[in-house]
Amino acid sequence: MITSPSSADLLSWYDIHARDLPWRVSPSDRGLGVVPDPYAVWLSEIMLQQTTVAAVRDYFVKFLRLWPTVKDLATAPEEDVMKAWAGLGYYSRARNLKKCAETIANAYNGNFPKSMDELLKLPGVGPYTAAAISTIAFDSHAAVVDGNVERVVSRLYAIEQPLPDSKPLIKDRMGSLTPADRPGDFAQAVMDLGATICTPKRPACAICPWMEACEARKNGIAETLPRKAPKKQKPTRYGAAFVAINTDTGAVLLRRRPPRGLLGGMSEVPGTEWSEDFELRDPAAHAPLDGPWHTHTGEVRHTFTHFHLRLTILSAPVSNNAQLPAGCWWAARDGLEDEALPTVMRKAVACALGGLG
DNA sequence: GACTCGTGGTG
DNA sequence: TCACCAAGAGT
Repeated sequence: MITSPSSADLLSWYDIHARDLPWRVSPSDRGLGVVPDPYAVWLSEIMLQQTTVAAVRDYFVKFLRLWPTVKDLATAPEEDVMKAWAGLGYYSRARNLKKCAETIANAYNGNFPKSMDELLKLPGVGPYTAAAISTIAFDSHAAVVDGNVERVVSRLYAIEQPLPDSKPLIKDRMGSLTPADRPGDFAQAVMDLGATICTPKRPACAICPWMEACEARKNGIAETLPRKAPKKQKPTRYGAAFVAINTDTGAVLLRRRPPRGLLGGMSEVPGTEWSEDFELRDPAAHAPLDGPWHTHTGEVRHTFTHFHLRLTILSAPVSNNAQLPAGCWWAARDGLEDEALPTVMRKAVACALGGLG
């Protein structure tokens, strides 16, 4: 006797257990005819790319308060968008967000297109996000495949072929599972299931609405799926960062990083290159300007996607009259919160200003 | 396909 | 401490 998974079972579970998220129309409201704002759906989906719900929540609320419509975002200075995005990571998302908003505002008069074809052309919108906007905002029958869906579907059908080779099969299965009625809620239900029940480690199979149908649970291999190729270990890079402190105002010297690449377009304190074989016998010799540079005890450790970083932090009092290196400016101490400083640079500033050596 | 691209939580 | 992972996309 084979029990096949039923979308109705999952939707019944979702009607009770759906997470309360600021960008989501609850299943009960949806049943009353409330329609999602495509702008909010798009904004949330971009923010949620490789980013946890907990990290996104406050940023989403802030963005919607600053720019309530896509046209507001389209006319905002990119600088302001980068500042608001600071700390959320993957900064090319913020640049593409701004570009996409301009496209929607100018070429589409502020209305998001409904076809997958057109959605996929938008900057920052790939296969997942196009399907998510299509099904969540417009309730179309599009199969979303994110990390949650990969895990849930891999287990449901005991797919032992490793990712990413199994992705087409997973997409096909997800498409077959998706009901004609409430496809948007179904997509969100699978993702909620993956986030709260069918978790990567120690899945709560005992309370899963798909317990009876799950092949991996039956075979006792749920926790081992989905299979993935082992990841390469991260190398460690070393460098130094220089926190110049204005003797008259207390301001900190900042500069802009190049527009593309790592932390592209974000602000930083001046520093050396980050290199794997960098040996800082005399880091002060690399300082961007003269000063009584003091090396702080300890170091800033930060991990990026593909390498670890260890930064030696130096600081020095610098006269307001000093000749500044090209592209640098003084950033007021009480305005640092609003600068486009990525987290690693906030750590560097905190190390220098916070004492600790 | 293989890289690049951030950050914070978790076990 | 550390690897893993999270509503992936661009090159």
